[in-house]
Amino acid sequence: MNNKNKDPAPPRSANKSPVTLEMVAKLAGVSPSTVSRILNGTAVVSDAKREAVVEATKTLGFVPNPLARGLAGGRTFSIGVVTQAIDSPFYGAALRGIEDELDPAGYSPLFMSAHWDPVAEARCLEVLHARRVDGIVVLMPRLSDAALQACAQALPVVVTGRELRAAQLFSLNFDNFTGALRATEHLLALGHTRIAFITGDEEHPDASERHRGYRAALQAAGIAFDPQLVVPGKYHEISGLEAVNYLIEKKCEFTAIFAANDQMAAGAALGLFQHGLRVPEDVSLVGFDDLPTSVYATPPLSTIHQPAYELGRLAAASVLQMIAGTQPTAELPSPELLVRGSSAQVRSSP
Amino acid sequence: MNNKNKDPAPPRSANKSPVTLEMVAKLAGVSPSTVSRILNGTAVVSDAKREAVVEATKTLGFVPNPLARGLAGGRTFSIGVVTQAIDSPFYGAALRGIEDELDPAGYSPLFMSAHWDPVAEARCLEVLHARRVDGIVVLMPRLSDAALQACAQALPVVVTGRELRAAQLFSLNFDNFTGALRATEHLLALGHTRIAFITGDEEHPDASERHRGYRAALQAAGIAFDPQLVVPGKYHEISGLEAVNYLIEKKCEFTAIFAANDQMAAGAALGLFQHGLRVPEDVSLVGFDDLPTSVYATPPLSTIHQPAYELGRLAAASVLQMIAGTQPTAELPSPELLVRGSSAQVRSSP
DNA sequence: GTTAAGATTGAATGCGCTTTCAAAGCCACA
DNA sequence: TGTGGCTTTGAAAGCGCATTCAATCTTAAC
Repeated sequence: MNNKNKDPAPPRSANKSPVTLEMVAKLAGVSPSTVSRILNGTAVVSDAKREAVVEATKTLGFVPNPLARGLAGGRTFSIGVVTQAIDSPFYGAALRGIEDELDPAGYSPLFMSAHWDPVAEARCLEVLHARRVDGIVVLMPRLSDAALQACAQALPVVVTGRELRAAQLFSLNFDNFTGALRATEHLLALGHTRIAFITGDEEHPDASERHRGYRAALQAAGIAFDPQLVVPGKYHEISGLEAVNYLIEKKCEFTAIFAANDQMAAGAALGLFQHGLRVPEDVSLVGFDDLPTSVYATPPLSTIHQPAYELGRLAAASVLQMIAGTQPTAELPSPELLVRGSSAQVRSSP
Repeated sequence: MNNKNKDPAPPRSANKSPVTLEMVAKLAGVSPSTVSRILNGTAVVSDAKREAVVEATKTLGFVPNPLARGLAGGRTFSIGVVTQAIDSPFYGAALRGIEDELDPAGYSPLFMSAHWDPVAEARCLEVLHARRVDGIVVLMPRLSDAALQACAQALPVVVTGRELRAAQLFSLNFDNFTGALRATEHLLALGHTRIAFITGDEEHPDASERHRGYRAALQAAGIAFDPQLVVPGKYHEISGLEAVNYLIEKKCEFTAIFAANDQMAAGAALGLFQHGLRVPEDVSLVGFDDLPTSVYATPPLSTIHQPAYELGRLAAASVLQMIAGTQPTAELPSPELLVRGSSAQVRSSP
């Protein structure tokens, strides 16, 4: 027997658990109301009855039916989470953070992907609402502020990547501007003056903030902004690759590239590789996000750390607070530059 | 006004939708039963009433309450999905496949992560069961066959990465053996004879299958198996890095590395890079899985394509079929070798 | 023109739980 | 001993929907 798998739980009555609150009540010799009260801590119950109920619950293996609870009580102990892509490396960490925070509180997340489509996002919100979730977290919404505010009238909502506060609405925003500023400053400090910038999809506010940070750093360093060096991207790897091809085709001179996210930086790295340019010897490369994979790139990517996991935890903690009636106060940590192997002093002689 | 965000849906009564089936019935001048029947297609209804109901539904903006439906009807139109890590690059694609398949069918996935822990996995199953999902998909379970079979007594279950069939149990298994065989054959065909193998966590059946495929290919080529060349790994990037360090430290001679998954291949690539070894000039590298990021590695990683997205779709389609009473027949595509830039002819002179 | 079989429909019941509402039990006070 | 105020508990009324059962209306066959 090489099978190490031991069932952690006893076989149990593999069937459905038709054990109802009522059966527990009968066994314990109390009324259903009392069982419910104990279950929810809604009222004081004498110790004798409480013990009887706890025991009955155990021997019967009673598990309350969430559907019935939701129907009767209005609360479902589930939180709707709208993400843009469940398979995105960036969102993944955030989702895990949400899971980790919700689980010990007895809440379950309900994930839905909106695919950066405002229409799909609105649909997600509707479905979640219909499913009677107790609160909603929207990661980097594409919907208008007004739509989000409207949603927040019905239940507690936490959004990330936007500055937006109201009665039942809380937002968690990362300082993309400063992050991009730091990244660019880093490159400048290494002596680079011809720094190409691959933008994100400028429809996202975070993308334009990063763009702004890039320009602010240049300006502070007294370096004239050259529009030629800014190549539009879409946050996907392919954008980075195409951007490099474009820059080289146009014979733009540059000694460094700052990509608005790590995925495009990866694409850019491949583009440089295909053109025989070495990182960082020929071109320095800096990304943004600090994806889990970036530290294993060759060479490891210098980047701005974005606390995705923390973001998830804080967002989840915040909805929970709002549900409990408290005003959340969470704040995201400041951007942090991680210098790894992809950025180096500019070559003195080209 | 630079704001391109147009709300896709009309403002709606931002509040909860206290519109019930009963209200629709009243407006349409029929009984609640009839509305229900139309909603579920449970019985034939005269066209006149049907139209009246449809219209009433529209004007009222009625959305049936899933909780009530679940309580009364027993079906919740939700599928429990147990994944091992929601932020894993491999599982991500599968989850998206599940989402894409479930959505048009009107079902919602309920994701839960078990973190490769059988105890946690059992808990996930219980929670899902308590939430009255209509079916369950378990991606690469760590639980015993018996536990899974027990679970399948209560509701339809689809598992991946295992060979397991029963009344309400269906399995979808990828041919890891052949995949590993192909990968190794590829390296052999390039003239490599000293091929290191970084294993996955051998507790996973897929890991041992890949190991078996590696050895089978060597044997078929008449190359003696050298245990020195097999380094244990855990499927994480760091394992690949450590494996390379180990091999070099031990002064093992090798001209190629086959890593049991892409994540370890990425780690191995970094290890080689740190030791000044070039891929593929000095060492050829082949992975397994074909993660989305692998094509953007420098150089792009040769690997065995694993159809994670398809896997998700098929798994979801299969539960749906079982729920509908049909026996699923889905099958996964065969392993496919993708030759990219990380593998090349062995150097004639070292 | 009548009756049996079939097609539509509505009333009523219940899914399992929460939550009033009121009854019953308790205390201290006068 | 009696009364008011507070606490513990149970009965009952839903939450919004599916579904069974019986009633009503058609249709077809005699």
